[in-house]
Amino acid sequence: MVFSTHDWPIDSGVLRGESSCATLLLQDCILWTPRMPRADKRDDLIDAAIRLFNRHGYHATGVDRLMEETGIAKTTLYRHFDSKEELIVAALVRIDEAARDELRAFVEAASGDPVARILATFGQLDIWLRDKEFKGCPFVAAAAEFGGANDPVFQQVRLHKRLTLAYFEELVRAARTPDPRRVARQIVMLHEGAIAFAQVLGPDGVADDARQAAERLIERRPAD
Amino acid sequence: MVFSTHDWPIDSGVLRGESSCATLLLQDCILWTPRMPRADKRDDLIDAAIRLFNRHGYHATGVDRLMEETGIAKTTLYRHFDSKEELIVAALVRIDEAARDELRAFVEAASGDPVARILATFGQLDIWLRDKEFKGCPFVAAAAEFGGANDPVFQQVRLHKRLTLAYFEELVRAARTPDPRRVARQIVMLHEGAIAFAQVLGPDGVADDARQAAERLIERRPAD
DNA sequence: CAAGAACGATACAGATCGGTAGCGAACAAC
DNA sequence: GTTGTTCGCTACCGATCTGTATCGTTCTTG
Repeated sequence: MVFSTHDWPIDSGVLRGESSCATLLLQDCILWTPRMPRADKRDDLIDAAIRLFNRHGYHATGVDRLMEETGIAKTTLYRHFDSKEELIVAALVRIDEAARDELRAFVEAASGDPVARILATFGQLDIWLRDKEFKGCPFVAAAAEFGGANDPVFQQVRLHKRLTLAYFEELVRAARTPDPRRVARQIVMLHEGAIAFAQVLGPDGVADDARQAAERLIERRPAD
Repeated sequence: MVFSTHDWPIDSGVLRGESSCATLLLQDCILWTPRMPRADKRDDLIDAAIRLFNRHGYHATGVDRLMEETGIAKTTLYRHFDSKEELIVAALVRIDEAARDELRAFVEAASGDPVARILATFGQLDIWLRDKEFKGCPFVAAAAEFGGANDPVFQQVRLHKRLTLAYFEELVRAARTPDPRRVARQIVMLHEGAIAFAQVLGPDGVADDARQAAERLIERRPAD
């Protein structure tokens, strides 16, 4: 390890197939200076790792494939990361931050109505599910490929899910819904379920169905 | 390939950590006859494959690990299956049949009330989520590790999800719920979401929350 | 300009990957 | 009992895996 953690810029849209800001800057600057500062290498590696891991899985993606994709030497990779596992964790950290930032941005852009803010999350979900690079939840895939509860990869997955769940609980509490913890868990389940569903059967109507289901869970019933 | 497909006995409980009938018979008969008929070898291979693929993932499980686990020689494996991919597909086929049979059995055992039959599926889900060998949906994991829509593994995954969805739609139609196709999709999403949720955050209360959410989706509203 | 860090290229290590060849032993069916 | 098949065992193939060693070059910084 060379750099302290969390010194890279947060990049939204990583989950979708967009090239990151760092990559775009690289494209502009490559004529200005043939050698770029060190942080960009690490950024490029993580970006390519996210793309390839998402496309082919974690074990199926060898470091050699990463070299071909980025043009970065293998020695450089292992100067930034002690192991492939560390790169995987770094990729998950970036995806976590990007996904939660984007979710937050989508919610903030929605109307002030707390219920509408919750339902807006399914709008972001719909965009993601329809992305051509979408291939299921990278965290669920990582949890499936990596084992025990002590595994660093699995711990990062759990952290992401806990943070996401906490955010949804915050949204549900703002809507003054009864039993907010349970409803938040149910809405997260709808998100996860929609992701798995779309991964196998395609994205059409999936986010809409999930949103309508969430609407039913939030709405007040006369019995209450 | 030596045997025609679908000539092995359907084994319920494969998703849970139970040893299969074939394995138990082997334990008893090994003193009676040192050489067992051929179908058992294939059964044992598929059973061990299901166990190991579920535990460590598909790419991470090498055929050598399968040999250690079963004591079967590698040549025997490749006499039954042309490739590892074919073994993976065979494993998915068996899981599919076992899971859908078990689901059906759970529903039949429930009361005749169509709504209660739907909610009974979450009882089976709860048992599975609490199993010590539970590690997420093997089909979602396979879809994540194997790529394109033309991949045989992915096609088997899609077939399973389609059949499962069709069965749920059948259950929902029996309940005379409005918009049965959508409700069936939503209930399947709740199942998938509960699986992913429990995979990362643990099984406690997950199936209950999902069932309660399904209840809300099924119940008639005064507005309708 | 000089010192030090980062990088690329190559080559390699040791292990494991999926898959095959050849052989003898143990079974099944006739 | 003979014939044909299935099995286990061993050894092997070429490819790929993660990770390292070495060295010359290039950028950055002072």
